Amino acid sequence: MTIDEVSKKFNLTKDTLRYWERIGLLPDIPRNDSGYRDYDQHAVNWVYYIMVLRKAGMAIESLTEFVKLLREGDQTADARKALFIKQRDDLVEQRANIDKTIRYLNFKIDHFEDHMLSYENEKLAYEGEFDDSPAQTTQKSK
Amino acid sequence: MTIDEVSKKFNLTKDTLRYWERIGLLPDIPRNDSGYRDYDQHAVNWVYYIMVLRKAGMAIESLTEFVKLLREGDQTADARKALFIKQRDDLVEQRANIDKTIRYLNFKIDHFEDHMLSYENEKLAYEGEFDDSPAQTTQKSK
DNA sequence: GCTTGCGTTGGAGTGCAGACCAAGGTTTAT
DNA sequence: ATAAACCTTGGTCTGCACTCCAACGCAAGC
Repeated sequence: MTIDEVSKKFNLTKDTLRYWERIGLLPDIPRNDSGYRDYDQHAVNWVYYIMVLRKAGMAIESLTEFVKLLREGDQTADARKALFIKQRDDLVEQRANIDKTIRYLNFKIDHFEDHMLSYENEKLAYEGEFDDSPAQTTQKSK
Repeated sequence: MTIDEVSKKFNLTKDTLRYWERIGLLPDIPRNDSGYRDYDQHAVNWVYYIMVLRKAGMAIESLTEFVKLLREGDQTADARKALFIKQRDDLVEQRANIDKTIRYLNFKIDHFEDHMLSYENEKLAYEGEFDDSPAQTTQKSK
């Protein structure tokens, strides 16, 4: 497939495809006699694969790391699997954060009238619910 | 509280706090006689609030919009509530995407050996599972 | 009262993730 | 065989979200 076909298939710009390839997010794409990119099935799958993971918020860094390992061959299989597991775990954590925020927003939507009156509720509404709740620093009175 | 205290409390840089204020992510922070920022409870809650929503992936645009509406007063209450609802719905959608990716990663982790052998499985593993699956474009054979 | 270390603003710089452009080669259609 | 529509690379530009100065004011400790 040409770059144009791939870009249309996945609704990505050609620039994005070239960019991804340049920074190592994709393996080297095969070229035809004129030096034009000619995506084979392997390459097309990679594009889709990257697209999905990017869309799910996976860090580009992890993806390049993964592609790098893949290039290094079979002996990196364990490292790659570990990377997947880490990514999965990260996403699970991310989902938990989103869950908390959804609950918080639901609370605010339900109590919208109250909310208008007291900002102090902001914090109370999710304190103890959100992982990154600010450390209870010794709080100078002034 | 001083900017330093707030930045330590929330683990944000002072620059970030000033930046957020500058672009309208935070309401105007009260100043003391020397022009120093002196965060009151209201302001501190806002910082926390923005921090949480940002961390949950909420678009900055929506947050500035919200602060803008809040400045305009009580008559914008409906618009603000609508914004919350939209944000909640966005997050629900985002969570669904993450769920799909988690399932996909779990599949890949479970079938890691297979995966090493056939890239074609990439696509099969989640086609029909991911919303943005590529349109089945009429695919020129070459 | 002077140094040290805070704070202020305005402006410039950084890194990411592309988007855009120019100069040139290739393919297709007439 | 010439135009139109592709492709290539290399480079520059943009917008976001900070991040880091520079130049100055204020405040606390000695």
